Amino acid sequence: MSGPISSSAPAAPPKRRLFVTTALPYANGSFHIGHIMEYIQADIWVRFQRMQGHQVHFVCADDAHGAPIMLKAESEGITPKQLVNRIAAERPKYLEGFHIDFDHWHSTDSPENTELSQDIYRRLRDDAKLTYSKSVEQFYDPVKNMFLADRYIKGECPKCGAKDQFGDACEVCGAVYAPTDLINPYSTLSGAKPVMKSSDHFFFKLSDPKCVAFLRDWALDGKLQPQVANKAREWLEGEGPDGKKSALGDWDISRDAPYFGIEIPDAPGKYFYVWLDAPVGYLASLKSYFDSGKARAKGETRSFAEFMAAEDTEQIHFIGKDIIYFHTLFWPAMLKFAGTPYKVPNRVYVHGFITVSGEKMSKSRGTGLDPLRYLDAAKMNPEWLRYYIAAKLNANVEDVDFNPDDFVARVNSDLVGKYINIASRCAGFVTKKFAGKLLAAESALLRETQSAASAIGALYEAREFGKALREIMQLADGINQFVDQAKPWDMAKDPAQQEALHRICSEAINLFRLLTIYLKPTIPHLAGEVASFLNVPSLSWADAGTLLPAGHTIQSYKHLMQRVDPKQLDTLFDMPTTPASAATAAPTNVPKDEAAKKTAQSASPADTSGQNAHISIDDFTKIDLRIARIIDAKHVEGADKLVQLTLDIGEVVDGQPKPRNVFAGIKSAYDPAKLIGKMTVMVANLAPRKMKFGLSEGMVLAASDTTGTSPGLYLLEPDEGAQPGMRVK
RNA sequence: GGGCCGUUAGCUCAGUUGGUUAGAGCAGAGGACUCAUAAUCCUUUGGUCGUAGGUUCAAGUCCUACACGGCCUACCA
Repeated sequence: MSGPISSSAPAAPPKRRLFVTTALPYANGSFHIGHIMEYIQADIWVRFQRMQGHQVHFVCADDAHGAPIMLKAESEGITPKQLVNRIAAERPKYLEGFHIDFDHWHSTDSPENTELSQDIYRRLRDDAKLTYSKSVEQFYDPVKNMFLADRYIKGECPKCGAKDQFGDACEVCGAVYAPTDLINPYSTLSGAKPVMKSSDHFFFKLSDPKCVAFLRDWALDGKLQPQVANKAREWLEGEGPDGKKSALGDWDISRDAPYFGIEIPDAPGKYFYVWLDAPVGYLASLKSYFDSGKARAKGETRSFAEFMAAEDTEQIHFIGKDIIYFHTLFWPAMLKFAGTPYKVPNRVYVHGFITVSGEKMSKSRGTGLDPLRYLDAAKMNPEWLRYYIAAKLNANVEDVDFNPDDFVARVNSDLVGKYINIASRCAGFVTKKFAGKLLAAESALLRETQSAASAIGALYEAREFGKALREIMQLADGINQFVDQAKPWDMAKDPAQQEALHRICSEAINLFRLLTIYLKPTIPHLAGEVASFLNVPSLSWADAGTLLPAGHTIQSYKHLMQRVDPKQLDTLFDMPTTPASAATAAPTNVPKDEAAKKTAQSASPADTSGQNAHISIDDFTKIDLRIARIIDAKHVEGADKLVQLTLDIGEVVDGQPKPRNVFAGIKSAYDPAKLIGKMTVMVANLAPRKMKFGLSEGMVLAASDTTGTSPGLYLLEPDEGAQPGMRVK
């Protein structure tokens, strides 16, 4: 007979119909830890909803369009589709690796997206009358024959004359200006001098009173997180410093050919700006999921159109704080005025960024925490990361820091020391003494633990995962105390107390089962293993209302989760730390990210401004300069400037010398054969950089005249006697 | 330049509508125990709540300035 059923369990609430998405990742690169964090957050929430018996369609897609992808593909000599396909092919490894359970993954470069984007546009144009076109003057690259977004234009600061400044502000003197103010502007794509050229652009009339009125209703009615609503209010009701109303501007939604994107109906040569069709990708993915029959296979009986039109469908987007603007203004406005069957989002859940040891990660230079390295090289358990991230997440738009020491402490003491320990310390008695059979269990502690279900559930629902896990761990503490007080190990030695022992252990196993239910959204895979150990079917949230019946037999205990070995974190972070383009080699003209304008070029050694302020000695000591012996050097097949160097800097791994592989842009000045045996200086702690020809694990130092007036490139060489591995300072 | 968010013990974080001696987990110290992968249990050290002012009978909690960190935006979003 099962134990007490929680009497407070109300009749099952109506099933929710949820359509949940995460932000579409831009398909010009692999996932980084920031993506994974967002997916983990959404996945935990989705799993919780499913455990409640609600219906969830959880989809995502590659954001495939836009100039950066077009240009990147071009630079690699492939088509944009090939590039996107290549990136897409590596997605499953990450998603499966971290147990992220999307129902469907699609692409914005798809027939569904084309159809939906064009349909929405036509409705906005013809029914809502919210689009118009006007002529726009813009820089144009006469060599590449394309219009240039601001981030592809550089020039001299009109105020201080600093070179190579972007079109919006000078990094040297801080002046602010328009791209057209730049002196001697040039295209970063071709180097050509851009010319002004006009072209008709299409606009979405966000400033239209009905649009503004709608958005004020939609965004400020309390559905958004307070911080996000603040932001939206600023945009919607903001006043400039002069008391000037800074009304919403209209949105330029077109781009001229050549552009990798979706054609605008009735406008040859015009394409939708990538941010127009990107969010539509949410719907496209859902449509593809329905049309392909996958939704039906999961029990959905309706069609895509029926589902979208249904009153009770809840549309929920998980996004990062950098794209609030698009998701709280354009996207709801587009959907609202496109009309039925499109519906506006019910919720937009915004999270902060993830930092690693307090340092913000950069999309373009690697993060220090590579998800694949986490899984493969470091062989770390994905559920450690899920647990750790969950433990630090709340419903606010706050950044989350991955701190290695904290990670080890949290996972080892919470997950293994507290939670797993309960099963580990009691299961042996049940198996050895009672053939795995349980007694009926009943106690105040059990009832208390069962009744925690609703509070913990509410925290999951509110995305207060950190608080939920704290609650659960507090329960685990109480359970360990209970076991400690009961002292089953003493009972085991006393023949008169065998039944008490049996009862205590049965109770502990039941308590462990309850904790497992509560932890399941966060650590689903482990929860599955626990279910096998307990010999029960998959656990749902409602199962917290019941207990294992008397006579239930559990499997013998096999250890469920390893502790984190701090060495694994060394592998994750320290190994070949270094990206590095060698000297002048790294091609930097490849745009990084549609959203990130100019993240990370500032640390580039190619900085020629020469006007840097002083740095501290600490800054200098961050650079690990080492003497290196060139043990091999060879031409790189297909590279114009690179020489592949094998450098001995005295590193030894597992007793074997571990030379560094470095690509250096010194082909113009050195014959590889003559380099072998030479000593030089390398930067040993640059983050490794993936280059077209392989991974470069450092940078060698060479002198050259950056103004280009005197030619030549001169590799640094230490005085005689210096040995490989010596520190240079 | 404008704006938003954050700054609480070594670390990670809680701190309700301002109200008695500011809390938790982890780490540290001492002790107990041995069922469990040195796990667990008990006790305990540790904070001028970023800085400086202000409002108040009373401020971590409200106001102002500043510092630091992060983000958005600067008439293309």
